[in-house]
Amino acid sequence: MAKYIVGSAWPYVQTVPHLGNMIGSVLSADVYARYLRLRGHEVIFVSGSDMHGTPLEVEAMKLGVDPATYAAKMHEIVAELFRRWNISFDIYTHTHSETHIKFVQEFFMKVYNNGYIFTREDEVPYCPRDNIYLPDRFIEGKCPYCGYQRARGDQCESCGMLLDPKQLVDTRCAICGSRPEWRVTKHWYLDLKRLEDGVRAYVERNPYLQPNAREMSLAMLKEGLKPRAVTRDNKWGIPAPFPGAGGKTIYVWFEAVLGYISAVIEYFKSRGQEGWRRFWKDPETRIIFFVGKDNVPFHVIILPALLMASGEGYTLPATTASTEYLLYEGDKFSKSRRWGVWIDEALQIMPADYWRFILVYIRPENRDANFTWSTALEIVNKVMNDDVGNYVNRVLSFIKSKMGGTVPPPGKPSEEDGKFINKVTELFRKAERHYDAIELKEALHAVVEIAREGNRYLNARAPWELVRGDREAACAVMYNAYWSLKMLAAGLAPVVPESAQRLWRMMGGTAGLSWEDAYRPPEPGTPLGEVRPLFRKVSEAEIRALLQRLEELRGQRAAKSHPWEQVIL
RNA sequence: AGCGGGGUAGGCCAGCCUGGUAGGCCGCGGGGCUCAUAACCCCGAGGUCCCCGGUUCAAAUCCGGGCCCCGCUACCA
Repeated sequence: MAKYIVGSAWPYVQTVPHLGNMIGSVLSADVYARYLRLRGHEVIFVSGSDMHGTPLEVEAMKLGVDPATYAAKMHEIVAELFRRWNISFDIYTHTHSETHIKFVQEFFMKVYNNGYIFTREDEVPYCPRDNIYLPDRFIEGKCPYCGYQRARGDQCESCGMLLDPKQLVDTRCAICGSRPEWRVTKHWYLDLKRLEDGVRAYVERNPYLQPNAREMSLAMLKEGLKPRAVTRDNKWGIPAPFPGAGGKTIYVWFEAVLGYISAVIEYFKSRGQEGWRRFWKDPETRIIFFVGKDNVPFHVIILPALLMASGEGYTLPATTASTEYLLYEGDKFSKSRRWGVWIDEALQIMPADYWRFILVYIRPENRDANFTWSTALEIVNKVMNDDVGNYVNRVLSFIKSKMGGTVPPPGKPSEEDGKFINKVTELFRKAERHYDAIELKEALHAVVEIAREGNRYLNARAPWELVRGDREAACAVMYNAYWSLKMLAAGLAPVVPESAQRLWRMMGGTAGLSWEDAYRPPEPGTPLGEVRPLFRKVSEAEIRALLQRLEELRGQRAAKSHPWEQVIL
């Protein structure tokens, strides 16, 4: 048994997350956390809403509401949606919590006192009408390369060139369109250069980092780490604690990642102890983050750098499990183009377990994956329902109707029966290896193979014939088949927790399901529970109707002025 | 531009690290079974493994070059 901190990237709650956000961080982390608990490890699974920063501030300003109100409302909604998706957070907090703010300020003072912070003056665009400093994305103008009129300060969407906002011609504030002025402002920088050796050693010596995270990070290290501004001139954020930094806030990225620590502290507050040290200060603790590939630098470079700079002896993260992107019908998810499905809408269409199964089944582990309705239906109907659900039903209803509804004795197993158990055990072990390696998609595929193997086994052994002549042989087959369901239930539990629990009850399981127990032979005589189909099919016509209703709901919600009223609960 | 990932049957994907008769699922054609949710199982058709060159007895796999797709590039969070 080991100690784990599982963290999923903190969702920015300006909007509700979409399916791609879900599989990239929160859902993947949940599956892994559930797996670890099933194995009997001590796990704290943490995340929270990322609340600060200019985009949210601007959005709130447009609506004429206080950013704190906006963020708090969205936080509640997102937290509720995660509950409905059965995300098993031990704590889901947010970055505007007292604990977090205090922790971040103290943390940065340590970094400051250790000499890793220096100041520099920058010239940045400022909109006098909105009374706000403009991040690169919030300044528009003519692209100096292609002449595109609506190029943004970070990149021209037309020609793809990366830009510095100073290069733009005829600049405008993206919020109100007025002309920004350039103001000189002082900022506090993290001296990443001085932390580079430590970070490089961390990345190079880390055996657990996944290839895409490692490559991206090494590429950055090769170029050399550049100092990064820790402060911003935003109003909506955590006040920078540095001497003379009145009016400045900490850049969201530098504080949100510290949430992994502050959330654990907060978790232990209600448990009345300094227990958080047992996790964050113990080098044996395995700390694992789940992020989309865009998030790699902050978790693999910045956070470890900050932890080192603090000099507080925090345990460095074991690995960051990053995914590629999920596309929706071949294109990137886009809120503005209404392209995709958001996690509130999804639950109007299918139960959480169905979505969880689909998303893990296509999890973008090696390359971008594509969500399409036709594959989604195929996975639900052919894989989850026919292969898995129907296999379960074949076994359990046979035992119900032909064997008195209790787990039969092992009978007299033939060579073929022994081979079957070896085969499914091997598949279960394969699933275990993949779960251990955080290859969740591969793990689920191996679990599905157990059901496929079971279906082949039943067809080959035909217990419905054996039961008429050789009852002992029939018992052996069904005993083995039942055993395979134990592995199936355990293997499925991290992905479809509700369904696995239901399966376990149908099997007559009383004590909690555990991973190790699946390797052990079943107890003959165990009475089955009530047997009902585990899953059901979803027809194309049904989906079409649901999508149409969703369109109507979207239309109604779009008329509402506040984003939290647009969420479909 | 730099960096990363990818290009394998009509569709989706595994195999590539550790060369050796090209695999799985869906779809299609045929058959079987009746325990099961019109489910399940078997057989079959279908491939220039992106292109060119090299190494090798042997290349989807290793090396070099090229083409195409996707993503990232640190002020989007």
